[in-house]
Amino acid sequence: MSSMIEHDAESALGKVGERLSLGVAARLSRYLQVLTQAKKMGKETISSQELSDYTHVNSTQIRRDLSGFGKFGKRGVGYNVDSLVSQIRKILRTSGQHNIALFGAGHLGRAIASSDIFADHGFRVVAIFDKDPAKIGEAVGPHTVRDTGALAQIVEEEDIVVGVLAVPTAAAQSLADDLVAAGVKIIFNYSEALLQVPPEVTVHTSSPAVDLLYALYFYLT
Amino acid sequence: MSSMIEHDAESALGKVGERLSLGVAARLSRYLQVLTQAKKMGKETISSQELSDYTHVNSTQIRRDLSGFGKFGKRGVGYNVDSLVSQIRKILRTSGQHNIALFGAGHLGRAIASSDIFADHGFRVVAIFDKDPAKIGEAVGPHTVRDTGALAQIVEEEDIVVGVLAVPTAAAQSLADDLVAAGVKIIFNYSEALLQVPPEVTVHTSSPAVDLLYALYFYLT
DNA sequence: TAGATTGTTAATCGATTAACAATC
DNA sequence: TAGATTGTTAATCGATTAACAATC
Repeated sequence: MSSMIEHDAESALGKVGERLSLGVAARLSRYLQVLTQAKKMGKETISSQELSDYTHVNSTQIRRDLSGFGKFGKRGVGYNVDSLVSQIRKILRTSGQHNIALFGAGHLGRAIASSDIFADHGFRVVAIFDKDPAKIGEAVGPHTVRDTGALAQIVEEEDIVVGVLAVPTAAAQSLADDLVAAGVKIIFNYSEALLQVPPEVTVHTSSPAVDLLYALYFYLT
Repeated sequence: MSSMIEHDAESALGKVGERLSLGVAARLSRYLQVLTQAKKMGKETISSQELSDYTHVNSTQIRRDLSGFGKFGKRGVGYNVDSLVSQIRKILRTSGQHNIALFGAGHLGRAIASSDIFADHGFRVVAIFDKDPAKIGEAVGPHTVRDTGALAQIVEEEDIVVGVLAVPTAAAQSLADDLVAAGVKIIFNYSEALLQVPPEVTVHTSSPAVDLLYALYFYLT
């Protein structure tokens, strides 16, 4: 239990050194997405109510999440979009550039490679791989499709921290194994495969159908 | 407040008629995704621990979620995959077929149209639209790309309940307006646009970058 | 039977919300 | 100043978890 003095010091320092709870980290990431887009649209300030409309997070919850790290808002005005973006990046410690390896040069892989959605948050696709010999050597944007044989070397050279699997379900596990062997700790899985990985590796499986089922439930009831 | 008798009746009936809480509905949807894939892989039973490994939901939480609706498991064995799938579908009331209209015949649209991920959960793409006159009339799988002019009519004829936007950010709001006008109540947004819709319409914005930021935070700390 | 796993309890923890003074 | 919106409190609600008897 914190004494009063420790608690005050904590607030002043913005809880430096403490790990965020799962919920707070997830919500801050979502605020960041909306803020990034609001910035693109030329918005200079945003209120907790506006953030709430776009994220479906209660506005009190948003103010509470933010006020735990400092007084970022201006009463009667709202939050400065630019400065809130950098504050949240600082809190999440994801201000830098992070390199991605993309697997699969089909429709989905090409859609990801050409999207702004990762680039806007500091993620950069630095290599695209495919198994299909016919696709190796092809250009996808600024990249040339490579064979997975070079994976381990490229992970090290390019400091790759995330592997994105945009491949058929049947191919996913074997690539996941390769990524684990190469030392990658975060795997983003767009296939339906249930990937088996060691405990120190995080798999996130994209699930648009799950999100849709969930939305549908509240529509039907 | 429920009396003891009402409470017992509730349990016996599996809380029929009660709306699930947001959290329960979200988790049941995720269990369903894993179960569907487990079924494809020929798995006949699954334990709460295995479900936990794949969904990152605590195994006690899973047993608790399920036992609220009936005794679906067998002690010492686990849950029958097939029967659990149909039980959860019944609870979520999403057993039927649900029709989707897809917007955008680019790489992302084609990836979605050819994916099993929606089909496995009872969602069927029944129409693909694009603005680009060059793409209209082209075949995408079994579909022909159509002009959005016919939208309102097709929504009615085909009983479309979900609109999926796989279009550039700049085109998304205008299509969302068209969908709202046509009476569609669920919009799935793959663009980065912050869509403005009436309160009775649900927008879900896909956010792989948000998920990635979140995963990265726990990797970096 | 022995081992495994469910169903359920009881206790704790964090999320959520309404309300409102502070203040831009 | 008047209106708007933050920062914060206090109270409630639901999620989470460990533990374990029941039982397949």
